[in-house]
Amino acid sequence: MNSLEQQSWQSVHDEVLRRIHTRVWKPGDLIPKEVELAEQLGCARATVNRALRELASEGFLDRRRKAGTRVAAHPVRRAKLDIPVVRLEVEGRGQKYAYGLLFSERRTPPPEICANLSVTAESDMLHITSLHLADGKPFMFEDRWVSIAATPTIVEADLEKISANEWLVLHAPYTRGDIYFSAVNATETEAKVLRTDPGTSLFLMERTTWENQTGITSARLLFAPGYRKHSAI
Amino acid sequence: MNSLEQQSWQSVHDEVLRRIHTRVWKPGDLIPKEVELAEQLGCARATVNRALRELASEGFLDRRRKAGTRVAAHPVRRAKLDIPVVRLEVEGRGQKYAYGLLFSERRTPPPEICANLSVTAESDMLHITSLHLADGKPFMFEDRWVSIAATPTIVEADLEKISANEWLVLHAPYTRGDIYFSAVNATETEAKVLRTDPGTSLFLMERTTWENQTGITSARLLFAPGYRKHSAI
DNA sequence: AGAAATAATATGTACGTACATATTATCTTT
DNA sequence: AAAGATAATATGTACGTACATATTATTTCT
Repeated sequence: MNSLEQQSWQSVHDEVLRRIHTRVWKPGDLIPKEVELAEQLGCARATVNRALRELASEGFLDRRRKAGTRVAAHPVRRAKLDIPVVRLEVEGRGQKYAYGLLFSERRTPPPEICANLSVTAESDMLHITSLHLADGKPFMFEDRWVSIAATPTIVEADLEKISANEWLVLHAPYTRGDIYFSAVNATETEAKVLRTDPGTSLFLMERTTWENQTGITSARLLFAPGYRKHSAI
Repeated sequence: MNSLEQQSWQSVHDEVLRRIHTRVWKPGDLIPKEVELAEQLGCARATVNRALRELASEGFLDRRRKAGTRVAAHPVRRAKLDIPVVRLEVEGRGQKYAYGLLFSERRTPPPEICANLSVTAESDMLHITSLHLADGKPFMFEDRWVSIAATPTIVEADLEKISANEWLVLHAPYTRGDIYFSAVNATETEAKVLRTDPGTSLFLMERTTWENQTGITSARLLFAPGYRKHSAI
């Protein structure tokens, strides 16, 4: 891996990763500076920079100006988690997607939603519950609150036809959001909707999205038994 | 946001994102090519390239050579999920971490582990179960299989002192891994270990890691009731 | 000795140029 | 008209240079 042919940033990336894996450079170690590495590998500093930047964002390296670049002491690996629209997730499994609106109501939010989205108890909001199906079987139960102030046009959306989930993705892009994953025992009602037994362990995803400081929507997504969320690292 | 002062790739990033959010460019739209954008915003193509590359990796844009750059039609948002060592996760919550090895045995793997790691049924493996505690209370129950062929030195590790979780992070870096999140009802034994009741809904994380084509370890991480995994988007 | 000012240094990024590569569009040929 | 060869084009990336910025090391001043 010495000089000669031109190096790509990918090859530099791989070579550095190899040295970390083979423990040539151990956790905590200071690695050579960009200029030295560039010389060593026979490429420009920009190329090394790109490779090291990538490795840092993947969690393998810690970089600081003047202090240099070190192998991460406690590699906090950053897994990538794709959050697609429910319909695409179902279709991606090769199953037939269907959706049904359970109910939709315009009203003021309960305390926990106010806290989630930092809105007042008198806010004008839309409360929607719906069921997403895969091959005719319940797949996910959605319980969602949408701020009408933040997305006024949602009152005109035909939520019988398009799910709030999908409508929001298309019409209310957000700048940031939080997701919480947890496990809960199915309540009487939840079990009925998802056609399972009360007490069954269910995978819960709670999502809140914001446009800058404005809370847009807060959703409670409850998956049918057996659901597994995959992530690669 | 027109010409004049020098633009940073961040400012280009933000401006493009603004145009997507304000729907100047709608999902599916073709946006101007790099050279045009660079001219429009008063910066070099490399700067625009960096910004658009970033936006594409965040899932906002789809880019293809010759075809150009489009606003993602179905924004598959990529959430970032930090996977720290358990100890750091507990300490990060301001709680006191403790760890106890339950048992450790060298033996051949059961079928499901063979399938997970693609190893033979005669493989030399280490089976470890342990309990991680936060403020003295059960936090996570770990059931792990480690391939001794892949990481021979683990037999010398003192797994009473350091958890397999942490030892592996320090001594057996992996190139890729899979994570599955799900929810399960606690079995009799699991409930006893985590000091809860059988049937309680528990958050389960199943992790398998690889070094190239070699399976290293497969772990079943079962969290105490109430656990929530956070992710930002 | 301790504080403040100053220098040194590794990474961060912007620019212009050049060429590579994937993909689409166009032109030939049969 | 279908198939195959060829040109056109937008993104991808490598390079060298220049300067910005954060942080550490050193020196100066009190």
